[in-house]
Amino acid sequence: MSSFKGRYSYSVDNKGRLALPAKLRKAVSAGAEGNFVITRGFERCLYLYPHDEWARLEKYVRGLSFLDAQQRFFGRALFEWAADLQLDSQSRITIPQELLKYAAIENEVIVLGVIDRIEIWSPAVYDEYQRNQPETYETIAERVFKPQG
Amino acid sequence: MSSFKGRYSYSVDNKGRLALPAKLRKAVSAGAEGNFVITRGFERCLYLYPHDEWARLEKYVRGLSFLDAQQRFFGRALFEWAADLQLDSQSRITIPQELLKYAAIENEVIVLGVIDRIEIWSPAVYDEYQRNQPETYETIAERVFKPQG
DNA sequence: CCGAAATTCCCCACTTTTCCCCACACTTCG
DNA sequence: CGAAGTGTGGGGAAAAGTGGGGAATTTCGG
Repeated sequence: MSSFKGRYSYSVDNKGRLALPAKLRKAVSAGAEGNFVITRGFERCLYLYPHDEWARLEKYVRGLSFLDAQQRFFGRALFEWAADLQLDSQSRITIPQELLKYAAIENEVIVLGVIDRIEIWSPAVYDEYQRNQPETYETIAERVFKPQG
Repeated sequence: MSSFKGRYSYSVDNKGRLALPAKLRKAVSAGAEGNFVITRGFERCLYLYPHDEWARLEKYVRGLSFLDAQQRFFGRALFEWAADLQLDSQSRITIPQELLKYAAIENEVIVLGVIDRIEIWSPAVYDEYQRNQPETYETIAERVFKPQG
């Protein structure tokens, strides 16, 4: 089971590539190295899941009935934005254009390790999010910045 | 076991041919490469199943109660319009005319990977489908992204 | 039963995108 | 102070996406 923590400022080049922080890379559980799934997250950020963590979601969705209209919509909405990613030889991921656009990411990004996932933010969006949600930020920070949790 | 994800914008040429996105092609499980079944889906889209997933579906439909009206409808819609397809040497499928007509597909299509199947939509139909949904991506994602979801 | 028209299928060609490799500056650590 | 590892950028080969021509097969009228 992977466990991510920390905040990092990184840049995305004009090909949409982002180097994964070394500390996060090393926190990926054995057996899922190099294989990730990226998708839309809440509050206009992106979620990056190591492959084993994503498998948990997929197993759940597979169990849904496709005779139910709402559950069909559910599966489509979830998987429409998901993409498999592998690290290249420089330990980078290439983020799909639609997702960069959704998250309003231009060049600079904030990368957060949040328990079982990695979040990728536009600095401007994250700034605004923090201003509007001070309590939530404190809660998150408490969990993330615990000494060697 | 195949696992499809992602959204792709592709074109159908005037011969009814559609190139299958490479990422979806690679997600087809070993043993079912190149063999598909296409049929009518719900909400005026088309379902494309790799051969192994179709076999699973067929087994599932066999177990359905024929006393239930919705399940009878489902079985008929699925099998009445089903057709075997093979990839040509350029990794394309040729979609039967009556299915193109059913899905109101002209030239451009949206291809969705939804777990065990591939969906093919007219962009206009998919647009309207999304607009008519009461739920948003956020409310849906809330249910699955929770730890131990 | 035969031949012309239409359809299907296979192959080839072009354009664009993706991916892989190399290069280099800066940081960290011994 | 040097070496190994990290963060950033770009160029070129390979693959993916798209379109069209022509041979083989089928269809249908005569």
